[in-house]
Amino acid sequence: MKSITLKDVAKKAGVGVGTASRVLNNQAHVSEDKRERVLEAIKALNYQPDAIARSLKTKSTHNIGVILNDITNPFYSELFRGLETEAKHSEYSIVFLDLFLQGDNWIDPVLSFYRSKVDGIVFVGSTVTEEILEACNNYDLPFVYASAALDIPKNSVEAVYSVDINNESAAYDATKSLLELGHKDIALILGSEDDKNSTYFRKIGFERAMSENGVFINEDWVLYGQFSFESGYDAMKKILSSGNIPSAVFAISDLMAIGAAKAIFEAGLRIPDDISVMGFDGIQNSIYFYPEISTVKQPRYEMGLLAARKLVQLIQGIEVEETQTILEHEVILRASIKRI
Amino acid sequence: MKSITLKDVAKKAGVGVGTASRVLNNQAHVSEDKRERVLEAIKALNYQPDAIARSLKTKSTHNIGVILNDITNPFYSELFRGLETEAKHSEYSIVFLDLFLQGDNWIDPVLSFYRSKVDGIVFVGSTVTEEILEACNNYDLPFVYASAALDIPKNSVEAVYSVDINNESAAYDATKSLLELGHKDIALILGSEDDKNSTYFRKIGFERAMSENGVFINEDWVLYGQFSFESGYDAMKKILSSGNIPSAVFAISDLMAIGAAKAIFEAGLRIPDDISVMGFDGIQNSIYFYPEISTVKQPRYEMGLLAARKLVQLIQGIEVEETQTILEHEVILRASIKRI
DNA sequence: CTGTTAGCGCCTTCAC
DNA sequence: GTGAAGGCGCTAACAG
Repeated sequence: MKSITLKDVAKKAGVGVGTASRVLNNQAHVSEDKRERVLEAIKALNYQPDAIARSLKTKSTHNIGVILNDITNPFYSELFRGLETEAKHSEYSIVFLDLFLQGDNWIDPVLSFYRSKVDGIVFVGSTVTEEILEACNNYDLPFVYASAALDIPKNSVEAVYSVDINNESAAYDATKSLLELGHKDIALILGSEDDKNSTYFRKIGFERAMSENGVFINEDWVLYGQFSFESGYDAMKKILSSGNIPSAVFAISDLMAIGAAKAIFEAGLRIPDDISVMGFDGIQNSIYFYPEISTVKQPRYEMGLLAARKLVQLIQGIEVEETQTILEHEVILRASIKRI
Repeated sequence: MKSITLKDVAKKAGVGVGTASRVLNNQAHVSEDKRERVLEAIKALNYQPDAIARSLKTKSTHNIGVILNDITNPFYSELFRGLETEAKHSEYSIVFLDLFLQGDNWIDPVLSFYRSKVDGIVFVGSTVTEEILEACNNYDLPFVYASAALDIPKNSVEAVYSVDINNESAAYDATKSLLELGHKDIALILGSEDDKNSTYFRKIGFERAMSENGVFINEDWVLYGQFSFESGYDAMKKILSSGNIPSAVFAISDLMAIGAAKAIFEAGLRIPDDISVMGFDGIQNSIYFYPEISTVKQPRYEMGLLAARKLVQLIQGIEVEETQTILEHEVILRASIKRI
């Protein structure tokens, strides 16, 4: 079935392709009657403009690339929804790439996106390195980071567009809530040790809250995980096997908190009677658990939304109000925590 | 920065663009020395072929469209991983569209994909209607269904490529496990009433197992939900408030099973001591819960993988061995179930 | 206002 | 084996 082109439309409407193109793109300088005739022809022929040909000419595909590490992680899938919503709203399609396929290599995807001609990229949850910066600049690809860290020289930082929360103060607030409820023996389960963003800043926030309140940090109770359920479970096991048990655990991801909770139950202890549990992220899973897990909610959806919006603005050359946006977090206390 | 083209490469190598194109596409009829010179030039100039221009000529973008209802649903995100893996393997990019943005309209996306010129579409978890069939044929878009139902005339069915499990026998097996463990008072929480696939067939499987074993089905204990956590919770509440309680609940999604479990706990009952719980899907969440929820595992990853593979074969005109593929399910008994 | 024309970068005959 | 030339469908610049 031969596809119909603008030329066909023009012929049918009895005008030149130029005119047809003009009405198609809603441009001025077309007489009313011709415009109508073209519109009619378009409808009659059920004409669909060829995006490829248009792209070739305009150098823009109206596709944006999104890359993140594991869509299976609820935190990311919920953030992704925000991205989708805004993309759709601005009439961009999303080309999706999951990093779990590349073994944490964030450079190849840039090349891959460049080849498939996306108009820009959103990086979710990675660390911004100079390499990436360079690659994107090289290929002239605008990009935005969401929920990400900056591991680049200070002077380049301000040039990188991003959306995130203030991890330090979020962890500070969560810890403070625990302290205010009378907890002093608090265990901390972190992400991976070389994570320069979440883990690094949340640890600092935790420490600040503790020291400001003159509470001692038991280093045996500070463990590193991988943000995953399993790692939370393992970390908690280790803590419990150490003999003396904390009155509360703060895990910096809900998945780890849930893993920890399971380990607590398996040890025959109760939540929150014996140990209180605090998570981080605010994903749905935290209320799926029984008892519901307390958490620090990140505005994931909004994060995705804003990241996409910024990218679209960058692509379209619209001025972006804010280079780095910090969104509000919220400590949510639920049944998993008791007052001492 | 001006992008470099094949012409530049040809000039640098001292050959015609035709020859350059030939070596680029690994075609024969090029002398060895010229081939090498072109290759050198490509490397020296760091030439990257322009996918758009190529697409315009070849009428193929190497993009495949994937559409599903809610990537936030763990079942789909895990299935999606399989799709990604195979797509990447075959060097296709994934253009992603989430139905929650369109309010369960499965037709617009087809048009949207047609416009953005994908080479084919994978539909995940929907119902195949004649409308969709027609739209895809109209636009000459090959497509494959994963985890989907067929709501079309019997004679068209065999022409639709799909990957799924046998829902009837999966539910039958799950129910039978429950029966074998001595349960007779079994409640059933289904998906939505107009779901022609999972809900319909799993209900039949449940009924067959019950009647084959001469066990009475209490219709007050057969409720419809939406596959979601909340709907499982609500359904269980209703069951519990009816006065007499079942010895087991079978929910046809893990999320509903977890919601039901929560309602059970809130009512002051224990799992599995008072009520046993069986889910369906085999998503990670089922082991995140305490106690771990028994389930019927669907090979989600493989489902995605095979669906993508079939689509690629269709696109490339390779013969597809099987039109409809039925994958194996597996009943997994865990702590949420006790023997009576 | 409007029709014609020249490419966008690539692939593919087509003669040589 | 190889270079030149003609489009793919569209937009934009250029004469009218």
